[in-house]
Amino acid sequence: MTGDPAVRRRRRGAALERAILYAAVQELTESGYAGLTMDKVARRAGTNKNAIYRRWPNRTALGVAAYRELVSADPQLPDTGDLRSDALELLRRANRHWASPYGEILRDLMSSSGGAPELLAQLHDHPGDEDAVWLTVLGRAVARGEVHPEALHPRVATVAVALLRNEYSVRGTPSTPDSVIVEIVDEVYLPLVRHRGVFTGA
Amino acid sequence: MTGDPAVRRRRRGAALERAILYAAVQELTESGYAGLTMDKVARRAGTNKNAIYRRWPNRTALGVAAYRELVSADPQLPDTGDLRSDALELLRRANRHWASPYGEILRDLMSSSGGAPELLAQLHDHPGDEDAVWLTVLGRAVARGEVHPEALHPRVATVAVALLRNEYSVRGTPSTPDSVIVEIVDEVYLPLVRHRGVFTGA
DNA sequence: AATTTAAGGTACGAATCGTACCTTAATCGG
DNA sequence: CCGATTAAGGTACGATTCGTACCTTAAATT
Repeated sequence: MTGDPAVRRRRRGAALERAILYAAVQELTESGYAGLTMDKVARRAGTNKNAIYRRWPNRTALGVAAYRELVSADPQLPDTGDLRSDALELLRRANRHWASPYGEILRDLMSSSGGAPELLAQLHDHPGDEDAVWLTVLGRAVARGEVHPEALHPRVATVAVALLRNEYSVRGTPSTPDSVIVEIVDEVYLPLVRHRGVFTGA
Repeated sequence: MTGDPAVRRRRRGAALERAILYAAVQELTESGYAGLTMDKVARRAGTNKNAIYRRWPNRTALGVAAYRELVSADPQLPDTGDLRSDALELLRRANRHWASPYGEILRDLMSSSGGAPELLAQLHDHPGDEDAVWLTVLGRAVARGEVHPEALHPRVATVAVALLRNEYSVRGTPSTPDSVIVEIVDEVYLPLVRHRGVFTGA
C-alpha cells in the first residue's frame, strides 16, 4: 500500500474488509449503484481489486453488502392497539424507503441481481418490508380479538406490502402517493383480514 | 448493402424496419436478452447499427419491441360461469408465461428498463397479466350476481396477479408451483371479492 | 437535374469488469 | 530464529459491446 512506510502497516483480514465495505458504502451513497465501480472502491479503500474479489465474488455482491450496511429495519414496531393504524404506519415506512434515494439503490440492486433468489432475499430487510413484521402486527390484532385467527395466514398478512412492491418494481413508479397507501389498506388489506373467518363457504 | 448489386436493392423505411425487428426477434429467441447485441442484430438483418439507432434509441427499446412481437395476449378470456375457475385459469396462464423462456426474457427486460414506467408498461400485455382482463372477469361475476358490485375495484380485481408478479420480480423464483396459484386464489382473491360488499363497517 | 434523405460501410472511444501475474509484508509453524 | 505460507499491494490487460462519428452512395423528393 502507498504512503509513508514508517507509518503505514498493511491492514489484514477484518480491518481491511471493514475499510473496503466503508468505501463501498460511501461510493454507493454518493454515486448510487450505477456509479459504484470496483476501481473506485479499491482506490478509496486504499487497496486493490484483488482484495475485494477475495471477499466478494462480484460487483453485485459488494453492492448488496454495502446497501445492507446502510439500511436497517426499524426496531420499533407500531403498536397502536388498532390494526388499521398499525398497517398504515408500517406501509408508510416501507413507502418512504422505496421513494427515497435508498429506494433507487434498491431497485438497481434488484435489477443487477438477475433474479437470483439468494441475493434478492437480502434486499428486503428495510422498514416495513419484512414479511415477519406484518405477521406480528396481524398476530397482535388476532390477540386483541380484532380479527379472527383464521386471518393469520402469511399470504394474507403480506398482501399490502406485496401490492406496494408491485408499484415500485413492476410499474416503475418513482414514488407512491399516500392516497394509494390508504387505498391498499382500506380497499384490500382490511376487508380481507376482517372478513376472513366470518365464513368461508364456497 | 453487400450482395449481388444487380439483384439487391436497398431496403428503405418499413421494409428495413421489419427486417431489423425480425432479426431481433430471432436473436432474442435463440440467445435471450443477454445474448442480444446490436452488432448481431445488424449483421443478421443485413444492415448496420446506424439504421437500428435511427429507429430505436437503445438496446433496451429494441429488446422490448422484439419481445412484443413475440408475445401476444390471449384473445379468448375464460368464461366458465364460475369466478374461481376463471381466476384460476387466468392466473395459470400468467404463471405459464412467467415460468417460460419468455418469462426470463421478460425479467431481463424489466431489469434493463431501469424502472422506466413507459418501458415497463409495454411489458405486461402477456396472457393473464393485463389489469383489464381481471376487471372483465370480475365484472362478469358481478353481472352473474356472484359478487357484490362494490367488489369491482381495480386494486381488488388485480390483487391476484399482483401477488404472482411479486413471486417472480421481487422474490426471484424461476417458477411458481400450482399450489401457490391455488393458494393466492383461495386464500386471498376469493375471500376478498366475496366479502367486500357484505359489510364495510369500521 | 440538383438536392435531400436514409441506407450501407467502417472505425473507434469509452468504460469497467474480472483475471493474471508479480512483489512484498506479515503471520504461522517447526 | 528461520523457512514456508498467505494475503496484501501493485500493475497490466483482454474482452466486450454500446453508442457515436464520419464517409459514400442509392433512392426519393423538389
